[in-house]
Amino acid sequence: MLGDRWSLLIVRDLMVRGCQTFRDFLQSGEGIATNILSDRLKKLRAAGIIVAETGAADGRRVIYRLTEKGIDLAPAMLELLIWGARHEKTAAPRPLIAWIEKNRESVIAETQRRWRGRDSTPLFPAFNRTGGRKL
Amino acid sequence: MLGDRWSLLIVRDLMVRGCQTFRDFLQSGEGIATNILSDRLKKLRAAGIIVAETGAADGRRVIYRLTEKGIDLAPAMLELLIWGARHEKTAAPRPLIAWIEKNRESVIAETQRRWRGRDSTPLFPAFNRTGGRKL
DNA sequence: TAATTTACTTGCAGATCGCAAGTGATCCTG
DNA sequence: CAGGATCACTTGCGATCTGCAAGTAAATTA
Repeated sequence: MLGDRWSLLIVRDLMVRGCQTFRDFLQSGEGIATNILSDRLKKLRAAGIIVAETGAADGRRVIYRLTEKGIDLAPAMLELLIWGARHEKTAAPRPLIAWIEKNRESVIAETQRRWRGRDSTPLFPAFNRTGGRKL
Repeated sequence: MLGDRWSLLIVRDLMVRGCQTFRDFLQSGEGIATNILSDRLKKLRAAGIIVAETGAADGRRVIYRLTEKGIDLAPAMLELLIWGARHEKTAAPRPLIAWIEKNRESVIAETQRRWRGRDSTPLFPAFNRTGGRKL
């Protein structure tokens, strides 16, 4: 299930980017197609990694959220993020990455705290090359 | 590059299963096709994650090995392994997983030590559902 | 009530996947 | 030394997936 680029990005964006809705993912700057996004969200739900809730304020909106199983991916996602920052071209600020490397457990704990508190404030800013520019 | 199921499996098998050759991967029990394996090995080389050396004892054989960049994936791979053992059906023995969870840093250090020493002894046995049965 | 927004679905061309058969280089055996 | 076996692939092709662009239905907004 996770050996799929788009699924990984969706989980990451839910976890650290503050994405919650279909539109949030579309506008994350990664260029995912609507049919693929829809398909992956469906599969991640079926795999029990995310849940979908209809927005209370707006019946059109679906709010996606990681499950317990999904948030358990935090350590792996963090390590992949660190690896990516070290080895791939990325806009991630060096001091931020250095800090994360030194404070792995704190970052994981904070990720889990925000998840439990339904706090969708991004843990990190969008720092992929195209991210954040289209807002 | 790693948002690809087969690439992840190749890196994992190099890292912890003692796989080194094309045939090792084919017989790992995952069912990868020869054209896909060839393609992924090529891409992982191009990405600088693995290197290929012609076998000294046998000119036909190619020995694959993780690079520095590749072995840096150990923490992420370990976390994914732990997550998979917790959340997916797996033949991994529970006590082994519990031990790994308690000794993450030791396991990572041992993985890196074996890599540096070109020691391809598997860190873990093949415990996916079909693994190890075809040998 | 019409326009807009949200989350999708659809059709289709191009790309990828995986099966089975095949190739060339190298090694082994009689 | 020739034939058979092994190793790492390549090829052709049908099936499946991807991504583009246009479209749909439900809900909201002006």
